[in-house]
Amino acid sequence: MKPNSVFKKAFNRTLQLLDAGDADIGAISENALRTRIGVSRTTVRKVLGELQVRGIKASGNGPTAGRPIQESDYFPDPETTSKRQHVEEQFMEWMLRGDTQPGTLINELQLARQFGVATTGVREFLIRFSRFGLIEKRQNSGWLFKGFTEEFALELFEIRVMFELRSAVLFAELPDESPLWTELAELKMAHQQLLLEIGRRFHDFSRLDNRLHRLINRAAPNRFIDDFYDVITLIFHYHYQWNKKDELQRNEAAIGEHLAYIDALFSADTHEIERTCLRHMTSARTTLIRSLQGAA
Amino acid sequence: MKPNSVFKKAFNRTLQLLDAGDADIGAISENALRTRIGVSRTTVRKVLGELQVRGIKASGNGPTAGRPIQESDYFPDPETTSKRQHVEEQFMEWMLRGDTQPGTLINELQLARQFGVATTGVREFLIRFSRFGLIEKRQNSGWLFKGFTEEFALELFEIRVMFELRSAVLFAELPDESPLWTELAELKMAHQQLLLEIGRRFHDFSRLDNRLHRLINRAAPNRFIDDFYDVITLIFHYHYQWNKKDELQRNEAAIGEHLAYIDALFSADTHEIERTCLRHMTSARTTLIRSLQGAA
DNA sequence: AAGTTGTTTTTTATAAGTAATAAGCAACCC
DNA sequence: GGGTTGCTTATTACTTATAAAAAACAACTT
Repeated sequence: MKPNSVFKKAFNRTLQLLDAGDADIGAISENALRTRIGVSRTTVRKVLGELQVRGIKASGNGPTAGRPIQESDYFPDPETTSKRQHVEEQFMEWMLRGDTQPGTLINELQLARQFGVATTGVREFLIRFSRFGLIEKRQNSGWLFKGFTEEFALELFEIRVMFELRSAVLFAELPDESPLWTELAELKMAHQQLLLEIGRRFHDFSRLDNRLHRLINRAAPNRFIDDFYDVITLIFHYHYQWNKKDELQRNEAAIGEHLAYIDALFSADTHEIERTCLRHMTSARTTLIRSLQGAA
Repeated sequence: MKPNSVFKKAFNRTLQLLDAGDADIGAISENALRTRIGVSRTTVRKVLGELQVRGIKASGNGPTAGRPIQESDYFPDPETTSKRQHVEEQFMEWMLRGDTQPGTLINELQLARQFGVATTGVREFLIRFSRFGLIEKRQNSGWLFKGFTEEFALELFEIRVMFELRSAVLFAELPDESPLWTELAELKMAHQQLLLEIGRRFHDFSRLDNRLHRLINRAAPNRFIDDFYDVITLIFHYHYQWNKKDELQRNEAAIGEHLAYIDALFSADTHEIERTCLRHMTSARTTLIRSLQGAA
């Protein structure tokens, strides 16, 4: 049986739009709302039906009848995530926070019970996750957890450096009129802004980090590099979510490195690009490895 | 329900061993046979039980009773492959031979019916296959086939060249006493041998190709590079299995390139390594692209 | 005591089934 | 005739179920 998390999420999203007084949600067509929320019309209709059942006023202005939205109308967050996402979160927690040792055998059935899902869900997750290089399938048996180790970090960064240098050099070769330069300029300003407010907004850095590296990769898209960046994103997302030590200082330093790197890109000086890029990569690697050791 | 393909394959394998007069299969312990065939003891016992039921003579020499093996004792090949492998083969055929167009939406249900398996099997395969960069998941909907196109080949080879150059240079830096040098020497001889018999054995080349590139990667193992090589292996395996045009000439030329590349590795001359490596990569890329165009 | 086989328990590979969601069709509207 | 909504059909995201295979246990044998 399929859960109705898509509907619940769409419903919450619609309430948000109404709450924000955003246009006449209740008056626009089903199709318009559909593109707005990003679900099928079937689901939109279900949302609209539910609004009506609950007697919620669906139009910002105009004489539409109905009561205003209450906080309790929103579905609780956990009900709006798919099983798939749920498994991902649980697994990452199990792996990174529980002190799961390298060499541990992963048991699908056991994890399924632990996470409260059917085995298929765990299986599919593990297959998807296997490309991150942390687990390995044993024929007709479970999976082997290879460990979130220093070795892993070193192999990861070896590739990351290759890819990043390649993309950075290609970025610098972009013609002056490429819109990516404008985006880079905007990103630079965002960095400077964040540096000013670093005291209270330091955890916003990881979003900037992601944006910068993905922007650079867009100079010459390659699906394998994109995929690899997904690995990095996921690893960092979960790892740093639970590893907050020295976050402010780390991020402040990293912003500085980014700014130097960005300036080097603008200068189009290959040598300088390599230098600043490597400096940033090296410090990112050191940070990750240190935090791995700290956890062990 | 789980199919018993593991048992059938193990049974066939045991018959082979018996047929080859290979030791006293019937006399050795269950555990010894187990490691020999690479299945659990449970399966070994099932095999032994079946031998007995059929009254097959399980011991090469000695007074053990029973009849000799007949050709008909072997299970037919298709029954010895797992569903998973079956789906892979069918899908690759569907994708590469049927003229599946870029942009086609993949329908799990339809493929499952077509391949004669449950949807789960197709789903799991597609998840596994998605890391090859040829398909992409659409949220709550099917998969998009991006096409086995020239663009794909170019992106694939861009990465392949990066990885290969990196590994080749590291290989050359191996200490003289590394056993990998011996393996390389053996591989060189195998190439020379094949060149002599190229007329009748030209399709043996792909195995040598695989061995060479995997050997070079072993100089400095990196799990992400290994994984990437799996992509290449699979793609080439299926693609060239059905694309035999000019195979002899292609392979003969490639052997020559390999030999030059191997000699360059022995010389440890970085510049020469890069030259020969690039020459081989470039011609491999050209071959792939030409054959893609030929198929379209 | 380490190796062997018989037996029981656990886990995997697969199929079948179902509510939720998406996609398609038809009638309507202006 | 493009955009709307009501209705139907197809497909996905799951759950439950089960034989095969692996793993664990226990008794026996040198």
